[in-house]
Amino acid sequence: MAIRPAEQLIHKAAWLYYAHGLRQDQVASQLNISRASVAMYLRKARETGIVNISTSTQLFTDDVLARQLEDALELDAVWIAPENDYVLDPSTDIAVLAASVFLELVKKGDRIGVAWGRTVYTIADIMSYADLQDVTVVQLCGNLGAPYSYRPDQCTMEIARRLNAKGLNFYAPLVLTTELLAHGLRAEPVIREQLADIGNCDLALYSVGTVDADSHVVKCGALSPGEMGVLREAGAAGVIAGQIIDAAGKALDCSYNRRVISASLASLRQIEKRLMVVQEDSKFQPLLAALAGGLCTHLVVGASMARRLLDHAGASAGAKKAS
Amino acid sequence: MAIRPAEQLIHKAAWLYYAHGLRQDQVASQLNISRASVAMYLRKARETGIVNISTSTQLFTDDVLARQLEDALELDAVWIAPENDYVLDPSTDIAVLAASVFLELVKKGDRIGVAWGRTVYTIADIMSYADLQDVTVVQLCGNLGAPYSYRPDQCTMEIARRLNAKGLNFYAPLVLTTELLAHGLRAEPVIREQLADIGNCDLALYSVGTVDADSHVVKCGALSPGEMGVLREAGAAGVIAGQIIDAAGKALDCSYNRRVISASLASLRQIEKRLMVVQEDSKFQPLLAALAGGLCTHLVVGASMARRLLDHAGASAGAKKAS
DNA sequence: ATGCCAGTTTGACTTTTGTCGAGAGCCGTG
DNA sequence: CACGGCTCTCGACAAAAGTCAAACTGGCAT
Repeated sequence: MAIRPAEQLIHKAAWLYYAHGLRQDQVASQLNISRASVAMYLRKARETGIVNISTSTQLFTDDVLARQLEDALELDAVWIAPENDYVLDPSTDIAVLAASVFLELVKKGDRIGVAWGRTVYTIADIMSYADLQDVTVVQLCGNLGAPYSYRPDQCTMEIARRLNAKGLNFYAPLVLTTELLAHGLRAEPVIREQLADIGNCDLALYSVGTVDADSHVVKCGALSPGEMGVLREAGAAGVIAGQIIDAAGKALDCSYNRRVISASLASLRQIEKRLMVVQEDSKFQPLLAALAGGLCTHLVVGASMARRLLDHAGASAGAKKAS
Repeated sequence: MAIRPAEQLIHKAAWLYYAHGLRQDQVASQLNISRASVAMYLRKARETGIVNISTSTQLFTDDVLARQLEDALELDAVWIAPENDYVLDPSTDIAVLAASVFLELVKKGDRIGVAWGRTVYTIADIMSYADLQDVTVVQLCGNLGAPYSYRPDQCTMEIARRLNAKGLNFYAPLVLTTELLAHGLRAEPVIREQLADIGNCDLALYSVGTVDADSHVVKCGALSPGEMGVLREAGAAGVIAGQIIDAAGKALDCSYNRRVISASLASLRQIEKRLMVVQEDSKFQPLLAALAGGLCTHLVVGASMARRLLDHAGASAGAKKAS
């Protein structure tokens, strides 16, 4: 009775404390343990998602700016992280908000597609634990061969872990050296099935990448700065789930894209809720491309980015009217 | 700036405290108010459901007894409130558990049918606040003419209030004096539409009533003790949403039932999740009737009731096998 | 204008909670 | 069977959160 505290005790403690509203010392005496232990159990309970503390993100959608953006961009929902108000770490603020929004969007039984990148990993990292049963988290794109800090499989697994969900990884490299090989690999049953199933996801979480020399795909070695330059000349505007898109949000017709193992943009668009999170202001152009491509139905951005988007939408609407 | 603290401030405080994990004094300095105010805001935030603290009820389904009951009674899920373990108020324990289970079953956009009675009202009373948007709570049966402590409309509205949901009341008496009048009233568009829509609910919450002289329906004056006695002779076994059912869980063929304005048992059975909560051990026979009638898919009971149910199920299974 | 009321805010106080290092029981291993 | 290694547990202290009466605010009726 002393050795394995197990979930059982944690559960009971959490129950008495949070549901019945007892104080820790009362819980302790009920369970015949010390109050210190109770405190520890409660922390574990919070960490494992046995108790869920979530704050409504309504505040951020109530924002006038967010409403305007929803209308202007025809999105289902927009959340805007305030920036000047009370200064905290500027970009984690967006990630914290994104994590809350994400948790609010997830339902039991959902299948969730997750891409990769610093943004996604940051979100995973600060996401609070939850106890979603029957949730599956699937990886949207192939892995990186080289060890890199925010690997696709890491993103997927970390989020699955936080949610107490099943993680479904994808054991293929993100990009191959020849189109032929990529084609062959995509035809492999294991891979093909998983790719085919992506359209059945209920929710997708991704960010968008830049096509600069310090882009994510460059830093991780999938493309050299030179190659990226060429692609940029050819019309590359952003990166989604490892694929290069042009300003219209279509997959760029290039060798690189044909060598990538990832969810097709068409299958991404089949996903009902596509949550896009953008932290850096430098991702303005890539974000426009993603929006143009209909790759996003739910958006989390910072206030300054929101204003730029709105200005842009207003300007292009005005231009359209003028012409 | 001093007069209307509004939701805005409460929201921000809750956000900083719960989502960002700041301490109260940090929140206070961020918001330029005193820590005491922050503490107050946070309480309000919890009370209004801006933050949600919920404990997983998994513990209670993991219980071996619960599993056995699920199998024996062919129910989707069973939760059993422990009784001897750590002694608290015995019957509120069941209600607290029921409230948690209920909140766990509700999803956004759901339509919820709520019956009435002491049990239901107790659950409503201790239910923590939540911020479910797009949820509608509908009343399953007519109102009581006489003022009584746990009126159907009270139950409905209180639950709607806690959930921040829309409450849909039912402005008709529970029982009329003549069958003709009841028939006419049921044909009224307002009433008819609401009754017809009950089958579209996603979730129902009710208990079952006894058919004793101190039954709920007797105490509230819908039936006299004498009439109840007659009905009992005629095979009455329990009360569901104001209607008398027999041991097989069918509506008893009697004048009273024909004079009642309430959701038909058939429409109740159309509801996907039918959560039944039983506090008193004396409701054993009525509960059996309700179970026989398929009026319950999710069940919350106390441990002793659970054991009785299991014994009964085992015995009747044995009898069936023997015969 | 004035005084009252309802609601908010605050500082000071008490209670409750989080945390740390030490100790105790259990386990596989040498 | 003695030994670390491991995790769980506890007591005591420090930190944080809850509470209360008093002061303050603006609105409102007199």
